[in-house]
Amino acid sequence: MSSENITIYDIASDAGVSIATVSRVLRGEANVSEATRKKVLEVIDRRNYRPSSIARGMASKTTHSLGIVLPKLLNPHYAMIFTGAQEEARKLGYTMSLFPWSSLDTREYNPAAMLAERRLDGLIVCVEYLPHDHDVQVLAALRDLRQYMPVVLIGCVPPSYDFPAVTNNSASMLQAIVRYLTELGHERIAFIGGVEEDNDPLRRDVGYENGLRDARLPYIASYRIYCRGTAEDGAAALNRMLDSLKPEYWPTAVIALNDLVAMGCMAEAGRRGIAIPDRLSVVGCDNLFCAPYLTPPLTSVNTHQQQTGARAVQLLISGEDKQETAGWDLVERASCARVRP
Amino acid sequence: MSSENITIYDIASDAGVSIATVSRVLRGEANVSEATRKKVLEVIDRRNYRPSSIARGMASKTTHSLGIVLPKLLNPHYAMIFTGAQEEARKLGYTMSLFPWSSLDTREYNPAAMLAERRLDGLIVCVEYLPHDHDVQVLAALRDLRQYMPVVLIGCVPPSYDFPAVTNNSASMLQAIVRYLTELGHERIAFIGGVEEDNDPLRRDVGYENGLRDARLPYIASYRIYCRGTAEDGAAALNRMLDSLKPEYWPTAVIALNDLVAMGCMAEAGRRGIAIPDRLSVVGCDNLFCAPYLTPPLTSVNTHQQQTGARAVQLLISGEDKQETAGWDLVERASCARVRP
DNA sequence: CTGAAAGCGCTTACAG
DNA sequence: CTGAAAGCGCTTACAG
Repeated sequence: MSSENITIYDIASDAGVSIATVSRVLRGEANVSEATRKKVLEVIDRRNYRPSSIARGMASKTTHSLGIVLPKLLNPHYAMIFTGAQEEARKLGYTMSLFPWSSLDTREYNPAAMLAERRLDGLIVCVEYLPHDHDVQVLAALRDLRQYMPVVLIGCVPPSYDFPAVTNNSASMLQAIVRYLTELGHERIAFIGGVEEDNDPLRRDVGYENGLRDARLPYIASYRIYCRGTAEDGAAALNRMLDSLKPEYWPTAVIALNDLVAMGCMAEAGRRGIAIPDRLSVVGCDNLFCAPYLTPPLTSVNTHQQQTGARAVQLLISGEDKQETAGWDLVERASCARVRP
Repeated sequence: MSSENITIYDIASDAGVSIATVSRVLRGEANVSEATRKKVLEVIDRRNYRPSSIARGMASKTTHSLGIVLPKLLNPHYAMIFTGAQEEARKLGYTMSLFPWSSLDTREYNPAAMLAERRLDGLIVCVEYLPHDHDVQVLAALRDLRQYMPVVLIGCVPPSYDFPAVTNNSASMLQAIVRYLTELGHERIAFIGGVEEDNDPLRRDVGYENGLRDARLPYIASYRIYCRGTAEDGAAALNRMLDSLKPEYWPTAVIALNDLVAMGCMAEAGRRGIAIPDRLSVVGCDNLFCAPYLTPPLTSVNTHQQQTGARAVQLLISGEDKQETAGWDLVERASCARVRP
């Protein structure tokens, strides 16, 4: 389609001025006479001219475009983060491009290179907990990237990462969820999902254990199942747990890594005829759009994803080098009930 | 963070060659002696050099980056399209950036400009049906964009749009859904969601009406409610419809614009104590990840979003100027049943 | 196989 | 208020 692209030279010659002058009106500078500004704008409009942002980037060394790398967009959780970031970016005059996490996956060839080559004005990276060996490689990739553009992190960011960040305090969240359940009388509380992580004080397992300790409940390893964050994995995990235990030891409540895992657990409970919440309470995390539409509606944690994304953009633009903690709140619905005597 | 950026000149002087030679090894050209190639690569590696894609774009007039504009990412339907497009793009060596639909919304100031300025190698635009007046403005924006880069369309593309496209044949889809329901004995079939569109032969309403005609059923205007594509809107629409009708005229089946609307309808039915599927069959569209986890699991149409996204990328890259139709298939679950006598 | 030079389309001091 | 000129960091003929 694109015929010969028209350039600032075309506009300048048509308007009978220099390209410097065209550039000035393009950038809305004040020191241009009203008459020439008008003439230039008229030519721009007539020829439907759009300055090339890439030439602009070349000359001014700034592109007004940010990037965000997200693990997987198919979980709406990440779509919410993206939306929040993107809207804030637009407000500040930037565009936001999305890159898949695999861009950072150092198990592939030279992964961060593509990102580094793009000379973005800044990059947000949403990190999840990773197995430790992989983790160190990702950290290396992040440091590499940082030579080329400011980077701010989002999500489960270990304190050992010296990056500005908006981090989840997953520990306090889990601890609060356990408290919520123990106040409903639950004593056998399972926790499903996630990876077996290293020694981060903010990670979920710490909160889970603290919550149990607060209520003077034993930590029962059989109630802690690690799995990936999909519904299928959640269902399989609960299935495994229940199969491995005599029914009188079955948990009366399960905390799921996220709403997808919670959905899987609910489905598995349904298959087994275990009524929710009568015989099993379930709490999810992320408060996905579908949580209110499940049966029963799912109690979940709103992790303020859009706000988190927006805040990360602000840190990126302002250049503040600080780590903030994202807020969250428990959204009570019908999937949890007082434990039956 | 970014200190002085290192350039091709640094590498050239370090390696004792010209920048042309560095450029050659960078682009993997064959005509470089093994010795100099090795030396250059060694310097590149040591200095951790990454060529600027924007300088590259400037010089070569190609950026290897594509864009896609999507109405709203919060509906996972669009996340699936994006994922399909993005993965295909990566396979072909391109990156894919996401832009919000509002970039094209001509009710805002000079909307497509930002897109045009980016000189992408190509753009995919996912269009939905729009009220007619707005529609003509979008078409104008698309034509404008096309001066700057190839554009392919996805979604509900009216044939009057002379763009390469992967379009939904929504008419045949709706017609098939109506047939499916009439074969289950349904005669009072409602259709909820969407906008009152103009005269596109592929639009859903045409299929709905054809389906009714095939079964020699009357078109009952009270069964056709227009609304936006959210769960809330779906619930409100069904609520309005039922309120407006004596119960003996209530539909026995409802076709929803998409799964979100279907979820809203299911929730509204639940509030009214209308059992699904015993007293109301529901079919959705898009086959979202949560469809199998609703109660009952929702019958929906798989619209092959990832494939559609991937195919659009192929059309973009190959430059083929053709309109293709996206495939789809009905995924039967438990939300539809034979009508009760 | 290698290098010197022009050029991509802008912005940005610097003069005037 | 306006213009001439250099420069951003690459690629691409063109010579050799």
